[in-house]
Amino acid sequence: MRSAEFDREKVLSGAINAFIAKGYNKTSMQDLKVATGLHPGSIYGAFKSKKGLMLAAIKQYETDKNQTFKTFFAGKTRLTDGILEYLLDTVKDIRSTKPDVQKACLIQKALTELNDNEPEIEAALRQSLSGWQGAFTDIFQQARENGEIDDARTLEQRTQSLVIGIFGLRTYAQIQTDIDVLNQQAEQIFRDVCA
Amino acid sequence: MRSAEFDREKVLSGAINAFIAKGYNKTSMQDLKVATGLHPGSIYGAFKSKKGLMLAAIKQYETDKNQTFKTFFAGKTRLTDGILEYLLDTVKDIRSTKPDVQKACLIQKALTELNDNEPEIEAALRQSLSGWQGAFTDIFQQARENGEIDDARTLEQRTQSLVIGIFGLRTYAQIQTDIDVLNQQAEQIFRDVCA
DNA sequence: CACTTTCTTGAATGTTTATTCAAGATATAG
DNA sequence: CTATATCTTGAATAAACATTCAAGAAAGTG
Repeated sequence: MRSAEFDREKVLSGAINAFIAKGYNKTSMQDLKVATGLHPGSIYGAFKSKKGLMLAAIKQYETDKNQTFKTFFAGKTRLTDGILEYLLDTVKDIRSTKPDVQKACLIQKALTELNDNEPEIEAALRQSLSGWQGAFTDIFQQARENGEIDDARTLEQRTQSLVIGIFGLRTYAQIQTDIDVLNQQAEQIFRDVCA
Repeated sequence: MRSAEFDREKVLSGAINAFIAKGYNKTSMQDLKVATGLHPGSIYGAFKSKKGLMLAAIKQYETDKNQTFKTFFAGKTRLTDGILEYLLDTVKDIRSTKPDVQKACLIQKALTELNDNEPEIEAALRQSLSGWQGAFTDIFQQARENGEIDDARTLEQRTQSLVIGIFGLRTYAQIQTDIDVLNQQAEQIFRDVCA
């Protein structure tokens, strides 16, 4: 018996970056070899296939994002402050330091790219997004209890509006290079969602 | 001398559908042969390359969309009514008759899919979106003159919010199958944009 | 120190890809 | 009707692709 040599987290982190940069279909095994440091045989041994690696990458991405999600709301008296921070951080994430290198969201990118015929990946994305939405709904629930928002719209409606806003913001960022505009629009989404 | 036999509009219409269904990268020449009815040689003769066909498809798509855009606002006394109609029609377009076949927007799909290294396509998408935004700004301008909206936000800000909303709505529709939810959110976007 | 099990390596495999091209077909011009 | 220019056809091509596999390496077990 022998255990794997590679660091699973680092491998998946590399795979995530590759899949985000080129998209699932355009990311070749050659790209993944470079991004993960693993030879084809090892990738197939550990993840079964390219699709298997993608599924593992999605799961890892979900775990990572859930982790950072908590930091935006931990110990906050006003939950809505966390939502604004979350939106502004999304903009910062999209346009991090380097102006030409823009980061996308693995889930959103895969969701837009995927046609049918990839039901397993679609299911993984669905589940990931479902968890994300549930987390937002919990936040809105607490905000409601705090009296930060009213009952004019349901918690689910607010969550949907927020998710739609974030999706739209990320897509819009692909053509809008002015970070001030993006921040302004992030704030507008915040106002609309929490009004 | 001899002129081309094929109907350019029909060929491009088929190409557009193929590119929307599978995305630019995943659409093979085989797919395009079926979708356009043209043999590889003819495609290369007429459009130079797969990329050339994509560029022609984008241009055609832009023209088509500009045409239908006008119909939403032609002869309207309240321009904002047209905006709501436009949003609701977007939802109808996404979830047309067949429940599993969902139509996306060629521009948005390509925009999300493309990495760098396709500057010509990116430029075409930019231009197309720029025209779309300009058209919306013109509508908001008229709506402002009609007193339908106030000066709390600039015309450009409202346009950006609307485009972000539509992008978000289309992305969200990939997981949200409930058309009532989508219509509800479309109306919410309308309220937020025109408030 | 073997023995066995599992991992790693990287070349081999067969498929699919975008693109080219030569041969045949057809429209227009003279 | 002839000539020619251009289009259509579909097989040929070379590159890229995901996947497999046999051989070598190394860890755990007794």
